[in-house]
Amino acid sequence: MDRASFFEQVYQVVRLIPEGKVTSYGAIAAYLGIKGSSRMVGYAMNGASLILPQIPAHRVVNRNGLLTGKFHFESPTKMEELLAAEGVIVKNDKIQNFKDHYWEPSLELDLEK
DNA sequence: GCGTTGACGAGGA
DNA sequence: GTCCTCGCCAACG
Repeated sequence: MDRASFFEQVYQVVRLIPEGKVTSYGAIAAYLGIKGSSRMVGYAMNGASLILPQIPAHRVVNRNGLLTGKFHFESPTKMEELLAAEGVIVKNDKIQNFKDHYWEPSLELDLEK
């Protein structure tokens, strides 16, 4: 709990996102109880590529379903490719049918931290 | 210890 | 519908 830094908590939640599903930074923030600080979630993902096990950060987008963090990946197109490979349609850097692929942590997971 | 930063979100114009 | 402003708070220099 307390030993796990804020970043680590974010990483764990992101890893729980099932394939073909996406969620928003705000949803993760809300799950961690920092709803107002959704920016912290994105900020935490800043070094996600450096963390192991590798984090499916491509399944995390902003509330618009826009691939805001694509430029933080190995390459700007990697995020889109990963999503497409999981059945998530991405067009113009934006997830189509976002609501259909949306996945909320607090909705699927039980708060038994 | 202080100021800036930031892969966001919500509200107002 | 779009564009702008404010707030949120941990991490970094």
